[in-house]
Amino acid sequence: MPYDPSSSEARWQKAWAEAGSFTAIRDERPKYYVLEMFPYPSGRIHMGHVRNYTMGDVVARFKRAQGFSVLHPMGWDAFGMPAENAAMEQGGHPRDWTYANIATMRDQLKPLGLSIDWSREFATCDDDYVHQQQAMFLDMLDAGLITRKSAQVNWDPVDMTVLANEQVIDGKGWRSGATVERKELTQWFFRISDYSDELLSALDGLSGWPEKVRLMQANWIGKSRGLQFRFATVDAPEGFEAIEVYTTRPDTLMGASFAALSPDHPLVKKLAETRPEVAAFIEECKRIGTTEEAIETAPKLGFDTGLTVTHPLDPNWQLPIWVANFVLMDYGTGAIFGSPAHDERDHEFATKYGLPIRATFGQPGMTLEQADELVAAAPFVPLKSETVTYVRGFAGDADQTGEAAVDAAIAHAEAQGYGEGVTKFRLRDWGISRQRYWGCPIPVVHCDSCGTVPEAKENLPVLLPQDVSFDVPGNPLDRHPTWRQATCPKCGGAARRETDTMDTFVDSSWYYARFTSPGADTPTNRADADYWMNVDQYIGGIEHAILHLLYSRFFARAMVKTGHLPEAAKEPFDALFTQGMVTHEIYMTRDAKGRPVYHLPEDVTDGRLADGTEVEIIPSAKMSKSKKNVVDPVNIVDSFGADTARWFMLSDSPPERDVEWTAAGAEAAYKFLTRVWRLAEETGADIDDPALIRSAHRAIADVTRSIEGFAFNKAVAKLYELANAIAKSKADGAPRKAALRIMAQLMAPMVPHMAEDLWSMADGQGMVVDAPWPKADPALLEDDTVTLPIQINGKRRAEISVAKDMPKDQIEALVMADETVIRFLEGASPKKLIVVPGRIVNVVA
RNA sequence: GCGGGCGUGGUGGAACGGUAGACACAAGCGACUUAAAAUCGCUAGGGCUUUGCCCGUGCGGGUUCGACUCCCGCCGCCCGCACCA
Repeated sequence: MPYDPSSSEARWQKAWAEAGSFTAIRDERPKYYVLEMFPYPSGRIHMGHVRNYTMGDVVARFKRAQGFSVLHPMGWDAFGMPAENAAMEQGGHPRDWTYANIATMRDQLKPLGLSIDWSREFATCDDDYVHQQQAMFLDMLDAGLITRKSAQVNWDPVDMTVLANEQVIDGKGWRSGATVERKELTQWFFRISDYSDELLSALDGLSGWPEKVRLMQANWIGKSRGLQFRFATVDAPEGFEAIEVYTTRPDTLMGASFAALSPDHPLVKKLAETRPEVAAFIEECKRIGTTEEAIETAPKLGFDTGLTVTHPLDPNWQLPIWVANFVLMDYGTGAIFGSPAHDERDHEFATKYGLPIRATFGQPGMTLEQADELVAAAPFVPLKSETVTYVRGFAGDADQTGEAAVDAAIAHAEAQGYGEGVTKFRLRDWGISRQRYWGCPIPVVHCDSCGTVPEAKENLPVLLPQDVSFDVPGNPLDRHPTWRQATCPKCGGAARRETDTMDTFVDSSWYYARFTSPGADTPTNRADADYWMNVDQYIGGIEHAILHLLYSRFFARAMVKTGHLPEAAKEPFDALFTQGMVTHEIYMTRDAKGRPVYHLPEDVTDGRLADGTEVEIIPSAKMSKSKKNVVDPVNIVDSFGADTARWFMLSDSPPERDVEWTAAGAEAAYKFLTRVWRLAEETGADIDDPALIRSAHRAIADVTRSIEGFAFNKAVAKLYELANAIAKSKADGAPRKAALRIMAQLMAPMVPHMAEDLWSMADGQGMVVDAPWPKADPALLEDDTVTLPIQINGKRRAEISVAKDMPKDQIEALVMADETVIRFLEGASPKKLIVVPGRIVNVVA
């Protein structure tokens, strides 16, 4: 009977489903919650999904075999713009498009044989999920976690919606191509910045997270300690008698040469009202654009207002107030003092506009003159931990580190009363209002007499109207004839519904908690949440290192505060694994005009198209539809079976690195599974082989350790070794089947269908999915004799075979008698003889 | 600019400070076959004066009996953040 995955995989999937093998239940076993980041229902599954979910499945099945009660759910991150875009382009309704995609993708996912508890499946656009998310929104609003305020947003005037920063490309909307405008809008915000310090310091406790992700989050939160103080202004308009300034280098205060304001600073706006040249300068700054590239290459522009401020340490010292395009309104206070001697940017500015450059400190031992000379052509910016000599110091010692000087300066300011030490964060509040239809409605109404009023819980869910069209740009909720009409829950009068919907990151910030009790009529059922949380192992792409994971960490805290999660779940993901991408070569030809034309891998054989045209091969890159370097998992499963796709995904490349999909690699995976199948078929009369059972037990130890360490590629290599050992062994009959059963158990997390077949062919009892994980017998892990390499002066020259527990002095005697050693020593005695038992011998001649 | 990661055969990659290149892909040779495919077996870092020796983990130093691994200094590539005061 040949290996035929097409029939056997479906059969085993049915058997597992009928046995309810993967239904998560609360029982006396220890629990284990493994979760992969849930997919967006774009239409089809791709190889990235296969890799992600295969890895999660290995962990889930492994833990299940080890005796854990495993929760391994699946759902759909179903709200979002692509559904609306599809409705605009092809007609139809986002809801229909989304649910049709979910059905397709579910059908594509199920044949992979994942050990998922499908009874817990939900989509974030389900009425029920919307309902509970809105209930939670009201709780969080009540708990002071949500606020409504005015903010600058990226506004696409064609699509008539707010764009996220990532959706603004070269100053234009990513979809419409229209120039994005800065617009002030009243928006709903989660007060994540209240948790800046907490979210930062708690990173230290996340020992199961990659260091890289923790660092990225720390950078994003961006904590800095500095001094906030006031410049008294001279002749400024009323209400601007002082300007608040923030600096992380207050120790350079005596090197100040100017004050600079952001073009968005209120004082600048005030001046623009009466002075056209100020307004013109603001316009000029805006033209440069908002992209990182533009900002990076933009020249430093300044405008001298003619106003001055008084230096806080010297009432007779006046500094000019400039407007500078590099000062950002949304960091610090939107105002700085320029310290050109010790700041790259300020130095460039001062040089351009002829402002003074005065050193505050110089290299150790320098005089004031030497230090001024040092900074004349280029700024002197040493690490804050380095000791320098202060030549214009005003607090602390003359020779001190920058850190000590900053502390001393803050202390000085606080003692003298002109400023105070302040900790600032880069992290902004999380704006969640989207002028979009296909999202979770924000459950509030606007009442003329009561203002903004939360919807009453008993009126939830606030569901989206179904009778909408997308033939004109903008949010269909705004122009719906009746949907906006609501009753004020407070006064009972007429009110208008909020038409903004929530950012879809809100949906994905708590789905992991909902999986613990997906049918509950509250956001979570506390008994279930208490039992299943936290997620023991979370697996997903590095692209979510900041936003999704940071929002989830905040949301878990908000859910703790509102009673929806236990205190212990405030860090919801105990361990995080970020897997690499699936890549493929790109095949390209050019059309008559020299434009690139891409070709699908299945249309290319040996570097040529079917008509013989040679293609240009571009090195492997992330699979993308536009470059056509995609392989459809459905085709692979159809031709080779799910186990082949799974096995290949786990082979060769370490999980955290990118893996290149190659046709040859997929075929090799298939060949290996076929070979294992044949190994199980060829059995005869009982012949024992003690070496084989040793190999099998070594494989148990190695594979177990590899899976625990997320080194699936090593686990695969060890299974190749075991297969080779079985093939070479003369063992047959029962002894051979014993080894095959171990093989089946070790392979089961990775290629579960093949493992079931192997298990039953080798006379395993029941299904291998129910067999407990094998334990390696320590007695079988070590051979009685070991081969000891002999190094002479650190180079391997010979080896001896000795009993595993041979005493050192006997080994030494054997080594000294070895003919290679004798030849190298040429009669002399060794300077040193190092014996590392069981490892190596080194003779130093 | 700041922060982090990575450099090992033709390729993907192994290697508690202890035999560098496990395992696999691609390649070559052989067996089986009329032939091919499939399968099985063998070879395989480079070099040489081949019982054996020399050189080899991006480059240059260092620590050590012993370094892919640890330390210092370079070079290259990748990722994240960035006029952040």
